[in-house]
Amino acid sequence: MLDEEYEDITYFKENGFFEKECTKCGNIFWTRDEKRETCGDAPCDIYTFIGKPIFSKPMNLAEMREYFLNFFEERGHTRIDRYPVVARWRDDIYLTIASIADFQPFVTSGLVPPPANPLTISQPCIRLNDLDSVGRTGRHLTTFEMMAHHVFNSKDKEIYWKDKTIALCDELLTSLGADITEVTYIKSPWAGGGNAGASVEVMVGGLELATLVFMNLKESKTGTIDVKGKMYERMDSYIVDTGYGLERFVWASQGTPTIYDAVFPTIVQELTNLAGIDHELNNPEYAKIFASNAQFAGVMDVSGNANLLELRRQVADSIGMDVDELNRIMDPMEKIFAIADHTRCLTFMLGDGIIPSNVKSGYLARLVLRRTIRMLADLGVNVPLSEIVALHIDNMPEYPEFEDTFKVTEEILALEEEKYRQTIERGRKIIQKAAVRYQEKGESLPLEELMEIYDSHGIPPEVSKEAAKEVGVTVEFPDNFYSLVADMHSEAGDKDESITGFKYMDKIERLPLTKRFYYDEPERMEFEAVVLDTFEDFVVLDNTYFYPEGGGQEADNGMLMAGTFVYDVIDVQMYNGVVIHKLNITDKELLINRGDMIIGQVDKKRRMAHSRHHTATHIVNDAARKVLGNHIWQAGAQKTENRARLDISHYKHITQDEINEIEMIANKMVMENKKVHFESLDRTEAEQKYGFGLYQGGIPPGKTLRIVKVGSDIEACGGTHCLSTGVVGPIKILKTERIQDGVERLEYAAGEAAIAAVQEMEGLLRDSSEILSIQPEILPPTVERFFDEWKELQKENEKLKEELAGARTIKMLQNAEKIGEFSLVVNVTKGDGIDSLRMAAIEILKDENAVAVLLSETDGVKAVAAVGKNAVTKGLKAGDLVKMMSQAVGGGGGGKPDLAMGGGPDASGIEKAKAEAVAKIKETLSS
RNA sequence: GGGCUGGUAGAUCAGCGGAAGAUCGCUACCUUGGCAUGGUAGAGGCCUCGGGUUCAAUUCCCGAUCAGUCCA
Repeated sequence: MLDEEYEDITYFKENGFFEKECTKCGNIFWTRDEKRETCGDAPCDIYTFIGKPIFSKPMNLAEMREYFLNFFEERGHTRIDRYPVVARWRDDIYLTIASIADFQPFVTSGLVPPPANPLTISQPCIRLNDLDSVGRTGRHLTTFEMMAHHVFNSKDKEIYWKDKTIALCDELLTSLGADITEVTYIKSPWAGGGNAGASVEVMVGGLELATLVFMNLKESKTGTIDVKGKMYERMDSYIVDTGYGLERFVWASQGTPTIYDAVFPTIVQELTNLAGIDHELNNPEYAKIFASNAQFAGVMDVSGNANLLELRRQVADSIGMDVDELNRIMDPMEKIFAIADHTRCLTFMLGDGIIPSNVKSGYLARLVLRRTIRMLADLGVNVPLSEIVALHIDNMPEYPEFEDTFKVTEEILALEEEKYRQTIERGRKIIQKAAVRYQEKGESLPLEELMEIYDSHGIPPEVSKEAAKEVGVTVEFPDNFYSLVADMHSEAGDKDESITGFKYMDKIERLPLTKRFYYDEPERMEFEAVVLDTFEDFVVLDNTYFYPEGGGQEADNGMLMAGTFVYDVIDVQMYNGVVIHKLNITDKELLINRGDMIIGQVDKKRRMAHSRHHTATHIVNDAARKVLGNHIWQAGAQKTENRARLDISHYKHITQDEINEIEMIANKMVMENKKVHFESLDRTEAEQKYGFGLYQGGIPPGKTLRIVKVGSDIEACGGTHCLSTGVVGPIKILKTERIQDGVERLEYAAGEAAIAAVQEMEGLLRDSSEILSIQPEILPPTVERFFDEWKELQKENEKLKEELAGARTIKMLQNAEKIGEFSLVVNVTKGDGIDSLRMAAIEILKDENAVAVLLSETDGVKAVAAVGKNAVTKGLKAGDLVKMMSQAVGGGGGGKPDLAMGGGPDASGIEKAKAEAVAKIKETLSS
């Protein structure tokens, strides 16, 4: 256990604390109050600060943030700028969920030095885990700022550790005017993300204001420290990871009934005005409701309707109010609080460049956005989201960057609102149709149907219920609807793919890192090397000029020559810094051995094509940003010999005009023949200098980054490049494609590949116009004319066939054999298709006494039977006739009693078919 | 990255193996002093594309593509 990690904390002993065990939950805590028995956390203690602020001076967000950062600056910490809320430097999380996330994984692992040490920061974070609770509890937020001071200690240098951290916390709280005897520190061992350590929660007045984590353990199979079933060992580096909740500090300083009233009072005010609700916090009776609600909600789980109902009941009891009356007051206010919170969340998300989408972080943005729209609709408030977001931006002048991006934000919000409106409209129709269908069967809309509609069409059950009600169908759904949907998904998919590592991984680990020279001498293609090892058709060399696949760029090909033996290199990969060359072995076995001297030859043409496409990708990215806006972000890229493609985040389709513009700008950059710059920089330094735009192409591992500058595009990139843009040659954008909502793919070719692509397209034009014997320039109008004419002819053809059928029918009816009052038409032709037979049959059917058997020998045999209304009443069925005939020609058929068609491949049976049908007809009709 | 749903007339959709439909919109005419409206007639479909199964595919199967949606 982690208990021993607390033993070296001397601060409590030296400062008159008492170590106690909470009489309610049993947790260990420290306090200066000898008489205290409970730990201070929910549910053991309830809020005492509402109406009675913890701190001496009420502060807003900006004031509190500044106070905190200044406090730690004065105590030797360096203030650093916030990181984006979208964690672009991480590939394991989408959103920044804590201040320490800024420094994971490379700073915390000790690989890369921190931007400053010790440092202080106020990091905006987004957590969507408790979405349901936001607005209800009075304290939950999706977006909050984690104020923090961090220390990165190493075994060589310790700045400070546990005692000083707790002392600073005590000092901060005291300086803000908190009653220090009310503060409790709860022992709360922490583990997460492969690390663990001692941690204390800082509680005042029933509110958790901060958590102080002392991260000094890492997960390890051979570790000896057991934390929650996993084994850990000590790290060389040990880190102070604190988290002070800015919003909670503000709340504690004001003692308002809810955190929302403290954090964004103007937004809440504005929303209540729009909704026509009075939110009169000056009225003590009214304020008491929310205070009581916050207290009860502080000690229970409020997700789900059942829990909410229980909360309402408790609150109503405590203040002596009717539950319905309470609900009437609380429900709209909870929505307003949630809207205020969600729109702030969107302000950060969109302001930091998230594009709403149906995948990844974009989906999270859309989720929040749609929840907000729904709640606004519930309140009957009809204002664009962008107006509320604009209020937040005005309210947070500390974030001027959001004003710069507001135009894009506004457009995105408008598009998303329209999109959701359409989705709901579409969904409502589907619901109503289904509801009516089930109602006709005397059933109610089943749950499965409701779930499917949510899953496939995004219509939440609340909306379904509402829509069904409009057509007079009542729909019920259980409280745990969303978890049922989640269960359905977990049943569906559970296949985890096996990780395909390299087969000889263990052998590679013993080899030295391959010296790679393709950066130092990018133009050299021939080299000598010593073979370090071989496995099957894989060869490892001491050095190489071959580029291994990576960064979306395919591997180099070429040859390895050892004496008189020559092998083609068909693939090159790198594992943990060791480059593996895969050879194409035509003989039985590889005739290269360990220790051999070989000559390597890189396929220059292929390498050049890759380099052109890689540099072109940076150029196109830059051009796209110039044309489409600064929000565009690379979501993936691939470079091959003939093509390259770049996926960029963008909230609407790229138009042809925009493509043309991007293409033009890209080619101008080529023509300017700018030098491509390379720079090797320390990771943190690079991030500080160039921002996270560096990680367009993903997050390369390691301490130092290779920075590639092409024009105004600056990226961390490990690929091979042209040394100047002119070498790239022409860039031709070939097509765009939407691979996901919010992600557009550009496909293009550069250099020789571009010429080839253009020539190929030209060929298509030439070939097409040659077929029509026209000039390519008039291809579009000509094709249009041809298509129109073709449609006309098609129609005319049909009309003529009908007329012909009519004419033939008259003749056939004249020649018909009489069986009583019935006339029997039998006709065998060649070359008539099933359609013309059927048309003739339809004509014949106008005579209610007619019976027809029409056969045609074409592509086998086609047969149609028509039985007039009066003959049908005699029990003659066209379907039966066709079945008989079709069997005779080895096929099948069917249809309705009056008209049926069929056929078969065997033409020799045609006479037999006819005879059988005629016999059957005569038999039936004459009886 | 995975799952689900859908592409049929200008729009919204029905049909789901054997004659391509409805409603709105459009055009013309009739009704009216004019308009709202009502009536009559008509135009408008490579049933998304490419394979397969079948005597026969808008319909079933596979693939592509476009769109929607849920989840990691």
